[in-house]
Amino acid sequence: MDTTTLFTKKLAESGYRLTQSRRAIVQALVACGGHITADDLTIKVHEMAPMVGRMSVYRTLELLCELGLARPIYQGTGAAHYILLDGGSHHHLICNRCGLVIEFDHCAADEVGQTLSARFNFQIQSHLLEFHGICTDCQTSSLKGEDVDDKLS
Amino acid sequence: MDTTTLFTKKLAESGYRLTQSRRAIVQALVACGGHITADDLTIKVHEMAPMVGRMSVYRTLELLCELGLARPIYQGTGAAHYILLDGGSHHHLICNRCGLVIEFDHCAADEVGQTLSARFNFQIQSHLLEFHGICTDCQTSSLKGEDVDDKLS
DNA sequence: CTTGCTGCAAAATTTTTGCACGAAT
DNA sequence: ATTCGTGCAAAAATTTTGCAGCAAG
Repeated sequence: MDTTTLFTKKLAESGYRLTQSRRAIVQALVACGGHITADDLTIKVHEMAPMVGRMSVYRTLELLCELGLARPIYQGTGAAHYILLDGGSHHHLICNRCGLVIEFDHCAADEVGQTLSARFNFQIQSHLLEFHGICTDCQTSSLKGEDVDDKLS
Repeated sequence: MDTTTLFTKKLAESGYRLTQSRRAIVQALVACGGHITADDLTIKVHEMAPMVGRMSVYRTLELLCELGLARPIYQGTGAAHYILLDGGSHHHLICNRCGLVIEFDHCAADEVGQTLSARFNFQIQSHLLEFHGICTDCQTSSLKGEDVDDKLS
C-alpha cells in the first residue's frame, strides 16, 4: 500500500471524511516527500486542484499531525516545515550555520520508545531524532554568520 | 559553572560581544528553563531589564541556535518555542492530541551520533529526540479533536 | 438528511527589515 | 576609534477566526 493510500485510510479509520480537498493535499504532500511549508504546499496542491483553499491545507496538515502522520518543524525561517512520519520515524542532521538538512536511516530509538511507552503509559505513534551541529562545508568556510541559504534541502 | 555563565562564555569565544541585552536575555531564558515563545521571553526579559527590545530577543535566540545552545520547535501553536540544549541534548514525549510535553532523560542516541559524525563529517553539537503519540489522558477521554490546551507544559 | 468540511475574506499574530544611535572591544 | 549591536517603527509574512454554502456519509 502506498503512502497516500495509507494516509487516506487512516483518516477514514479515525472518523474523518475523505473529501476531494484532503485527497489532493495528502497526495501533493506525499508526492513532494514532505519538508515543505504550508504555503508552498498550497501552491503545489493548486497545480493539480486549483479550487482547494489555503485554509484546507492548514487544517489538513494539523489533522495529519494529530494522527501522527506528519510533524511541523521549525528551521528558523519564519514558517514551519512539515515532514512526513510515514514509516513511523524521521531522522535529521541539521547544520546550525547554513540550515542544511541531511536525512539518515539508522536509528536506535525504537527500544528507548518501548521503555518510555511503558513508563508513562504513552501510546507512541512516531518519533523524530535530530542531530544539530556544523556541516562539512561550514566547517571549512568557518566564517561566523556566513549563511548559505541555497543549500537548504 | 552554571548555564548562564556557560552561554555567555560561548558567545565570547565565538567572537560575539557580551552586551547588557544579551546577558539579560540569556539569563531570562535559562531562568525559565526554555520552552518559551520569543514574545513570552521578551515579556520575561522586560521584568528584569525593561529597556531591551523585542528585536534583540529574536536575534539573540537565533544566535543561540547557531551556537547549538538552543533550538526552535513548533508545536502547531502559531509561534515557535525555544528549548535549551544546554547539556547537549533534549528529549520529549509530545501528545499529538492535546500538546502535552513530557521531558525525559534516558537516551541512547549518543553512540548513533558518533557514527553519523564520522560518516558525514558532521560536527555534532547537540541533539533532539521526540516521541509523538497519545498521552494517558487523551487515551482515556479519546474524543476526536478534543484539545486540552491548559495542559501545555 | 445531517453533520462535518470547505473556501473566502478579514483580523490577529508573529517575524523580518532599515536605519541612526549607543556600546563593547 | 571602529565595528558590532540595539531599538524603534513600519512592513511583510504567516496563521487563525467567522460564517454561509456544499458535500460526504
